[in-house]
Amino acid sequence: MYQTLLQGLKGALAEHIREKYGVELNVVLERPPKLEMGEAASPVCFELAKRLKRAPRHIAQEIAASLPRIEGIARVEVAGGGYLNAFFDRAAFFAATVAEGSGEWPFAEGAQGKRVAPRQEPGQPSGAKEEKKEKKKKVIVEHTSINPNKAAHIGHLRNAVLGDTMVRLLRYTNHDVAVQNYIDNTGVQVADVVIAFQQMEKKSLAEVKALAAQPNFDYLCWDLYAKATQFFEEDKVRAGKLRGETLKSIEEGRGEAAEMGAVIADAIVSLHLRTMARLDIFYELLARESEILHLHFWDAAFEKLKASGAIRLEASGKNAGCWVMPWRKEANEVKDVKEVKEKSAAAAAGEASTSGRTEEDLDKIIVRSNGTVTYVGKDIAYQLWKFGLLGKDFHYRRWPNAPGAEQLWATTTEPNEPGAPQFGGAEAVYNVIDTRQAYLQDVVAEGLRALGHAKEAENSIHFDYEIVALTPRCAAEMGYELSPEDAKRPYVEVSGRKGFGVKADDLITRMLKAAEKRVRQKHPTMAGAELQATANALAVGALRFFLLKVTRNTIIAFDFDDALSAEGETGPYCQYAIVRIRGIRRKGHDRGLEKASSTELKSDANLLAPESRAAIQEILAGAGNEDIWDLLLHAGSLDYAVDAAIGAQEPAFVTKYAFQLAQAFNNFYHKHHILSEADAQKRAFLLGLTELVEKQLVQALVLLGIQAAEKM
RNA sequence: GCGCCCGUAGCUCAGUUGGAUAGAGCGUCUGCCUUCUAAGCAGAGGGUCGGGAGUUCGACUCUCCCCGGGCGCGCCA
Repeated sequence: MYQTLLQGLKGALAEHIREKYGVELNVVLERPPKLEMGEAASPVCFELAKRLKRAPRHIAQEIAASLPRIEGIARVEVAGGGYLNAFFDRAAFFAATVAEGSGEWPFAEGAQGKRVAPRQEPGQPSGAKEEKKEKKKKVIVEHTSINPNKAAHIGHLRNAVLGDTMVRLLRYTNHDVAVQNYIDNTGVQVADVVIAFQQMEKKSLAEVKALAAQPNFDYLCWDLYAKATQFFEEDKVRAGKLRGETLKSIEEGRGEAAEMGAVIADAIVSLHLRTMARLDIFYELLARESEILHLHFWDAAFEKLKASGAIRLEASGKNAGCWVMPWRKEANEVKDVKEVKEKSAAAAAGEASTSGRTEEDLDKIIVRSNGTVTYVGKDIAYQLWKFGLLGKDFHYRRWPNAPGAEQLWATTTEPNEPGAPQFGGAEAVYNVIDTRQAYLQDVVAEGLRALGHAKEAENSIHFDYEIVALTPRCAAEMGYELSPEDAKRPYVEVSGRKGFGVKADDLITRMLKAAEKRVRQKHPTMAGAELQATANALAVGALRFFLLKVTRNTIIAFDFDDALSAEGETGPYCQYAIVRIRGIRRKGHDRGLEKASSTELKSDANLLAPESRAAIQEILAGAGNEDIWDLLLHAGSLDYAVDAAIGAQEPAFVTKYAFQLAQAFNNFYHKHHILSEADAQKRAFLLGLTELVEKQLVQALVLLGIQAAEKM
């Protein structure tokens, strides 16, 4: 509701200024530092003062006096040197937030039931009422995309949790989202494990099949892959030869190496799915590289790239025989190219420029001189498919035994299975990939642009994030030996190759145990399914919140103590506020107090009736009740937090919101005893407010993929 | 060498397009459980926002320079 009011205020101010002064400007709004300064403020008069060459305060006074009434805003005052401070109609804010989504503005004067800017559909799990909405924007979110040759580690969890949360946010804001998980089942990483089984472990295909059926196969491969890395470093020539042969077999899908690779990749993918399901993360499509190869996606893309002149065959120079894409991204990059050209010219003229890169270095090789395509080339083909621009499609089959209620599909070269949905053809694509791949993602977008797909290049969103590393203390705790240099650094990067890192399942299990222990202590009688469900909600809540509360470009230096914490700015803190609310509801219900369930609140004529307005207003404006209004204001600001999160592509804004709402509630909880409130009307209102807080906080947590608990 | 990111309280981090007195959590210290669950609340202490110049009515935020740290730049993926 807060966002709705801001938009109304912003529009009204802009229009008023245009009419009164003939000035068109962007009205900036901010949250005042203190509640007594109102709920929204604008420094727009400072900007206006510059244009009109008049004192900002005088302009502010003029505007405050002449501004027409704005829906939901009680008054606008002048403050400081020329701020315009808006004060909300508090009772109306309560009613409007409760009624949010219905499109009705309660208490509207003059215009009965006038529609306010309707909020998008609340995030119902199944499309409850979608017919009245405008067409949803179709987007693809690709996340997780772990190489299927070892167990998932904590860095993969950050990827999946970020991606999954973005999916939830996009669905909540009326997007048609397809979640895809890219499986590089024919790459060197799988090949390496195949080689390790064959050469180092001397395992037959049948033996590997047996191992792959075991539940700890991903852990086994984790260790094996680390050993393989060492094995390859011992003899680079041997490594190159083995890799070449094995990779060729796997890519062509022929021979025992190919079959073993498929067994390994499929088994590991299933284990990854199981791991992610523990955190309520699911997918709709597994897009596999084997199909990109066998359905000749690259060939189609290659033809387009050649035909459009986006890539060219180099006849001479260091890239002779390669197809390269010239690097010429947008105007702001041209400067760099120019600089490089100048340097290049200087070098040619014999001037001292020993290490300057030449123009040639900016070109990106797409096809090697031996005719094989690079990773980026395949990625361009895949990205074209995502936008429906390739002119080819995968075939689809059901993925067997996938966790979760929804059907999971995988690509195949076989004919479509009946019931296969349409994938691809999105308007926007989010690729959740860590920030180290920024350059390659730029090349992919540049490829689309070079093909004349400027809009799709623009809508190719590299949803980047910083890595998860381990603190040296954590590394030591896990028994890893660090070099003296590493031990001094603030963090050490995890590495699947080296087998260095915290495995996802280990971490989840450890958090589950910690949560269970805590719940047992507080509720000795709780057992069975209830205990498991509670511990699970708390563990997942702690972990997801931990990974989401920092902004994307912050490196997480992982430490068990931080992750396991359940105090302060954590998931369990937010969950605890809900538990308290539910405790009040239960007890209130037992005592037969009115409005003790959220289902009653919404349809309750009492609190939302016009005759309740004065009483509610009195409570919200009453001396000593600032914290009540503060709580309500927070409760009504979910839309604002979500819009900011979507706009900045920053899920951390939602964790911040959830924490602040929980904090406002805890503050309120200690000052106001609800069930013993003597004034029946006030008690009813406080109960109503509490239920509203619960609804908003639960919704915020749903967006974060965190479940609320009944007790903890 | 070129490019990108980071530097805010003892520690870990917020600070949305430039806006009012720079915030939170953890840790430290002091209080608060016979009243809706103390995984909580209240209070105290803690800052040259890496340094310097500039733009602006106004800079943690924008520009330039410098210092310190990380990452990327391959006919690997």
